[in-house]
Amino acid sequence: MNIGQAAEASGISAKMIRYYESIGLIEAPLRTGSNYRVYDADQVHVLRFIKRARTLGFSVEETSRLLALWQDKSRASAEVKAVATAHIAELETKIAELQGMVGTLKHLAHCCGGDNRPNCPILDDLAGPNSHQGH
Amino acid sequence: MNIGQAAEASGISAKMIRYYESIGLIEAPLRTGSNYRVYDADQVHVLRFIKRARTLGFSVEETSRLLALWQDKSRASAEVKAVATAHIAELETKIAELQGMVGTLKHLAHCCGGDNRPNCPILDDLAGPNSHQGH
DNA sequence: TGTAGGGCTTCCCATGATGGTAAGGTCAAG
DNA sequence: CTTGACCTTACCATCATGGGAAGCCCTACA
Repeated sequence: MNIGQAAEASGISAKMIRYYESIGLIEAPLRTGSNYRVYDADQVHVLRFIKRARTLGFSVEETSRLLALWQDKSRASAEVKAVATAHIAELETKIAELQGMVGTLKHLAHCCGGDNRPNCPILDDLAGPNSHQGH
Repeated sequence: MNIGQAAEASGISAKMIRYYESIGLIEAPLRTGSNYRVYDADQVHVLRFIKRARTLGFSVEETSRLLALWQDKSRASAEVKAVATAHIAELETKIAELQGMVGTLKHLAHCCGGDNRPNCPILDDLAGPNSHQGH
């Protein structure tokens, strides 16, 4: 299996597969005589694991930890759960931030006429309390 | 006002103020004889506008558009509202993505014993349907 | 047998927004 | 006149990804 086929099978671009190899996330595969990377089913399986972890928002660093736990048959599931739980907390923090932004913006947009007149509460908010000038 | 004081007053680091200048988001301020940047109240006002926009999640690009609208006294509020509305949509898309991740992860974490045993539904999910090996 | 195309290789550059650091000039207070 | 805090530029790093160039390789087809 060439890198293109491994990319196809895993959903990770060839570019990123090479990158993951370069940073040590995955092991370097064997090469053909003409220096082409060759992947087998196990390696593609690892790639799909990575793809799934990335899709769930784990960073490459976190993915690396999960991969190590996956490959360590004697891990405690508590370790995995700890990584996942920490990640959930990060995501929820991020969501709360974004929701705060949306809340404010919706309020401002609601107050904005959205017509041909220049008067705009959105800009007034951005300009802050000393909203006297526009340069 | 030196850059440090402008940074203090605006909440934007001196580093970022120089960066914003380099990319043309803000105009280059006057310099003292010894080449120090000098800011006046108007320029700090612009910086605070930028800070607020960034805090609400607008990209520098979007902020630039908002800034131009702010400084164009004859803009139509509809234009501003359009930028804001588009941004709200982006944020909501992002939130939905993250919530999808959280939903999946919470389910998996719930199913995971989190004990000393190796059996772990989280890893099973990441490994996908062909979850036969761990290398 | 030659060639055209597509795939592979490496290497470098870019993104977006920010932080860090180093080497050097400047200013104010003591 | 020195010390320390500030300023200047220039470069590098982040994180994960894409783009492109230059050159090699393989296959299919005429």
